[in-house]
Amino acid sequence: MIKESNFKNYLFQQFELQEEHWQKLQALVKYQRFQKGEFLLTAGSICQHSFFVEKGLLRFYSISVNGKEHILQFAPENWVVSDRSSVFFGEPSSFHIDAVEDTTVVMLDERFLKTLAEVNVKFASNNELLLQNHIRHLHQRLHSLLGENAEERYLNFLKLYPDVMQRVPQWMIASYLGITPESLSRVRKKLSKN
Amino acid sequence: MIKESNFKNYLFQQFELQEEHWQKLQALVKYQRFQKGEFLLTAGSICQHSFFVEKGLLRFYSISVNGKEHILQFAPENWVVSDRSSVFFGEPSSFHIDAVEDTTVVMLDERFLKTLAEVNVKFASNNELLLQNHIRHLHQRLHSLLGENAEERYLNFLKLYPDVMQRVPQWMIASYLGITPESLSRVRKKLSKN
DNA sequence: AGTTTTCATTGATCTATGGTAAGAAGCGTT
DNA sequence: AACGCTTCTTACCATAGATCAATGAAAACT
Repeated sequence: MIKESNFKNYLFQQFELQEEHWQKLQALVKYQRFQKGEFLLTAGSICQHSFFVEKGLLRFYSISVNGKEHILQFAPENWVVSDRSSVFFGEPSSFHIDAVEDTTVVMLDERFLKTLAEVNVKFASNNELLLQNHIRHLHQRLHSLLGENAEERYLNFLKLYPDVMQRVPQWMIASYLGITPESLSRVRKKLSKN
Repeated sequence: MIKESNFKNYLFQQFELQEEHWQKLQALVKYQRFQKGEFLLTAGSICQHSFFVEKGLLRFYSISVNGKEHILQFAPENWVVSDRSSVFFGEPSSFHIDAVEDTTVVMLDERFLKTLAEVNVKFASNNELLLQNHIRHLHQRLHSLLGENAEERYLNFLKLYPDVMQRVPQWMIASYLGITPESLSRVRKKLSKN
């Protein structure tokens, strides 16, 4: 049983949702718990939901031919993560999502999003807002990978995800940055000398 | 004067637009020519349009603190390019768009997109399709940068943009791949030995 | 508590890619 | 044709980051 819902706050703040509408939506809101290590999406399957992280931490990553994992995105509390292209096109995803910590998510399916759009006119354009934000975020990440060295990327990471550093093993951060754990360790050592 | 319009074909194929609707839209369609080297968008200014490339070739890139250019996207014929986040949020862009060749574009502004949505119900969701496609493309690019070496990225590039290699200087492709022109030259030499 | 597994650090070496510089080939301009 | 300017290639060396291996610390499991 959830007492304070981050998700409710999120809807009220981001989309100016009214209490009366929340009543209608609540029935469609499905909370689900995932244990550390459990998968919410595996490559090859078709993604059905967007996941709002109520509590905990997820990662969104791909695996390349040589078996190495590449984390494209972390999702701590109040983030939404999904392979929405897979939802949208009905195509198998090429990404994995799993729980880095025990995590409670709100499962958002098409029915929920549709009802939200009906109930709240603002949401139709706010849906676009989510996509635009995502694109902006991806552009920044591309710029960072194309133009910055490991140390600069690491500093960017700390700004974007202030608390994730304390919550995940370093090799995951290395995977996000596109370097090896050993290199990250050296970067951190060098930075700590200042 | 344009005889055959790629843009018209694009609308008819992608969005199943009807001839009668095309009549209404045509008045809002603004063609514009840009000479090689001319800017369509500069960092710091607010992006107002999406650009459909009728003929020619554009590049979309950022410049990092040390002055180096990083090409995020090429746009040859029938591609759409824009900093839609800047349009959407009304914020100054951090990207440049300029013409790699003399280029004719269709200037798509908010008024045009709005009319298109009114005239064609399909377009509302097809607008999302464009964004989803863009996100998918960016995900692939991120995966490539995180998980592949220069040679693999170059081969990917050739698949994605089969003719761009012949149309732009190699240093631009190097900039797209995140390597130096010298390195690209070495990669190509190695590949040509097979 | 003891055992096993995962993680972080460090040193030694290796490799892919960067930087510099020089020359050759192409192209536009006069 | 001769001159610049840009592009591409190649050689040589430098460097960031990768790889391998060893160690210790921390966490998870029994």
